[in-house]
Amino acid sequence: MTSGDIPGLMAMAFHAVMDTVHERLAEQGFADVRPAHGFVFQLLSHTRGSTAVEIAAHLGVTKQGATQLLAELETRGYVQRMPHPTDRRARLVSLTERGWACVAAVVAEWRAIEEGWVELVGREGLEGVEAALRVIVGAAGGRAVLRPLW
Amino acid sequence: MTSGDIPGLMAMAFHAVMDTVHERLAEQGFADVRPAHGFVFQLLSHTRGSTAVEIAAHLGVTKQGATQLLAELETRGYVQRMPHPTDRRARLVSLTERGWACVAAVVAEWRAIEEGWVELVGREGLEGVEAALRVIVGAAGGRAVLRPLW
DNA sequence: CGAACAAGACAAGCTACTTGACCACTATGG
DNA sequence: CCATAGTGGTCAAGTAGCTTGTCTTGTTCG
Repeated sequence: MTSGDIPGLMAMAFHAVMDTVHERLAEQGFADVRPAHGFVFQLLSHTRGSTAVEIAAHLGVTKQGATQLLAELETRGYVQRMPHPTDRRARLVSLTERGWACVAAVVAEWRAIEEGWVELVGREGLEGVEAALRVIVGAAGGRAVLRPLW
Repeated sequence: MTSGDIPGLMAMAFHAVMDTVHERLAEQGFADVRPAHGFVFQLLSHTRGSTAVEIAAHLGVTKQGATQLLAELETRGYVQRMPHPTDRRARLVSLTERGWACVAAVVAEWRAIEEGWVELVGREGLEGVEAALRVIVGAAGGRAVLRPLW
């Protein structure tokens, strides 16, 4: 019989990570990013250009909700909206230089935190954790999405 | 160098867990519980009685926010508020039978999900994950709190 | 082509919080 | 004791981040 504690532990660990990341981002001038923005960044950093509807689908919100969020990110200088090359209704959203800098800061911080974990549980131990998580996430399929919960 | 993927993987795995839990709770007649309620339950199931101010502190919201949440949980039959034994200003909040049943359902589901993970990564592998997480959470101290992010 | 459909904007509404003001009770220090 | 500061809770109003609803413009498909 297992303890049943692992989901709670994962949530606590993740919470601690995002707490630290948020603090470090604020120090680097990215104080105005909210949890929901993270998933937009994550998507845009992989696709290099998405429409509002696509972003809405990945965020799990309505297209209006996504549009509002994008408008906010645009005025804050994290994303830019350009006319879509082939569809004149659509606007292609992409990260600005500032947006990319923020993404880089998050990635760097996550890496730094992981390095700290190596000190705690050893490189082998952490590699075991990562491998296990990949299997678990893979098996969960579409349920395991990276949604705004930071 | 580590991948930097582990925090994201933890978030995805946890998201998948809570997605499933929420679905199973709804099937068992607990469709009206929201993420924020979870932490109230978690606290009350360990203290067997807390004040609204204590609950607010653990949730990370204002006392008014906590009070509103508790009023909602009371009308839905998950908690009861009784006069505090020693402080006539205060009210002692505790879980009702229905509240305990909901907590039990979540715990059972987390256990079941973990058992499923044993199939995926082996009992040893999962024990390694749990041990590592306990060390990581322990080292994070006060940052690693179980807050409403489901 | 025309009819159904899709992307986005504009407006209004809702929900889970917040801030602010207040009362009842408790604790503390002359 | 008793005045004063502090704490637990409530009531009321405001706000942020979504929602649903409606519309216009542009696209796709038979």
